[in-house]
Amino acid sequence: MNEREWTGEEVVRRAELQRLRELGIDPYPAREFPVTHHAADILRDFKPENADQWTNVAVAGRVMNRRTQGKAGFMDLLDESGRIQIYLKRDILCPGPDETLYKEVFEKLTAIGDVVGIRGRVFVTKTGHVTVEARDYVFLAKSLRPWPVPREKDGVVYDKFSDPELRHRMRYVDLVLNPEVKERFLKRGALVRTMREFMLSHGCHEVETPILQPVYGGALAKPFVTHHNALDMPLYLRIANELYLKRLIVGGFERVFEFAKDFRNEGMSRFHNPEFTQMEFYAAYKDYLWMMNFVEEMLERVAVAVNGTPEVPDTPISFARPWKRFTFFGAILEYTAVDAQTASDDELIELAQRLGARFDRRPDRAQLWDEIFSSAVEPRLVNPTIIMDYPVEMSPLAKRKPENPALTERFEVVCNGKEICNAYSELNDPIDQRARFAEQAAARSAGNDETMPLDEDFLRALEFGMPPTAGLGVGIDRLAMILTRANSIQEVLFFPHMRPENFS
RNA sequence: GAGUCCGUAGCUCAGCUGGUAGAGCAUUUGACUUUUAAUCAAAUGGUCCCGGGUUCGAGUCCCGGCGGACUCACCA
Repeated sequence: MNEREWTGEEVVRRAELQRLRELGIDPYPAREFPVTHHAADILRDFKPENADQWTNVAVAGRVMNRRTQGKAGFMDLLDESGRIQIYLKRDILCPGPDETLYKEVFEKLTAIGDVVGIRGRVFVTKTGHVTVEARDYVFLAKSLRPWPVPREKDGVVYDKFSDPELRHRMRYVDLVLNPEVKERFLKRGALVRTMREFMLSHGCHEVETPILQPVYGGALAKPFVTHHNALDMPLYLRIANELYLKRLIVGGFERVFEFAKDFRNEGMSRFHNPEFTQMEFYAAYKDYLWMMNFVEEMLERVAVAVNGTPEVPDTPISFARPWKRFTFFGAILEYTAVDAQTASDDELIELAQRLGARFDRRPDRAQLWDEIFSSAVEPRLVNPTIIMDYPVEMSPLAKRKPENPALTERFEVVCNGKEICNAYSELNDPIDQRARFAEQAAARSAGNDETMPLDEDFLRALEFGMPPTAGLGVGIDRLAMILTRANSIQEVLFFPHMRPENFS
């Protein structure tokens, strides 16, 4: 094994480890340490008048600070709930002649980052701090790396562990040292939990569908490709699970959903990670108008679960119903005073260029509309806003509007200038669907490399007959970013994708 | 991909118009039996991201590379 050279502090910690073993203390014991209380429980519930009920507590956690003072000392212990102070007095920890536990194990061999267990009684110090007085001291795990612990006084934090690269590469350190980071991930958990409970309470079945797919589909994106050895064939990591969930609707499930990791082989930015999470949901016998109301209710509830209120704190964003609704062309008209539906190609090109667009070759109308919408409309939509009735060219899986076949029954929810939901009355006409795939194939041969390949089995399923269905996709990462005011997707992913680290 | 900025001790950072490396914390040793950014005294700690160039001399200036941050454009 090719281990790197140790720093001075690491040499010290390994010597401490060795010394613990010489003293007969296992630095990584196998037996459980039966914890009776968490730090937050003690701080919340302890009262000096019933101190007699607090004479035998057991706490465990990571040593975050040590203040020794000769024959007594203090430590701060961090567990999942928070910090608690420990008081270690030599004469209590070592009542007999052997002072090793205090003089060596605590004073010399314990370092910041070590995990220890304490048994003792709770009391309040002169300075008013609820503290556990240690009667017993158990080593639970020796830390061999120095921890970059910040210091804090009067609410000001010094030497904060703030380098984004180090924080993301060593999230385990980040989570220990930066409580607000842990808080954000707890909020993401509340988001997912609330959404799942909402779905389940509406009669939806949670399902799992393939991640490795022989044909990718359900979105317009470049896939990751891998290879199955036994079958000697390429497989794609899914870019969406839409086509599989619709197969389940054909199969008789009326409401299915999946929290799905999807994978797209595209650029990375503060809004894009190669793998990301979508919640996709399909409801038979419903349409996109029903889905709009469903999404409004669901996201309002999620926002309340995360922040206690539909307003996102310190932002102008509110998820309170009802949300503003525009048609796609209505929104363009509102923000550019141009009727993009009837305007000529040249007028659209002129408008797009005025908005800052540059084109390598002559764009088609769908590209122009998309360009105009994303530069003139999207950035202006701060509160959640429903945009509906997209042009059919931009929506190969959505049902056409009966009164205008150039438009589809599709809506997106745009919030904080970004799309967070995408929904349709799903196309269930197998003949139309086959034609849309053919258009995609034509676009592919014309040079567009983000098109949908034809999925013959999916078409077969539609030919067996799919009930009219409303479908929805929610971008969980982006929703988490908005609800926790994160300015980068990396802040809402425990382990965002990064360049490989060079350990040599 | 384009532009701007950054890379110095384990961590957070200073280092002027080029003159040979600094602080706080962490670590080590000692003192201290209710402290809390504990305090006090002392000590250790550096491939100044890498490579080349200019120069008597480069952490500092120039070129190239690597890594990162931010802003902008595109897919969720």
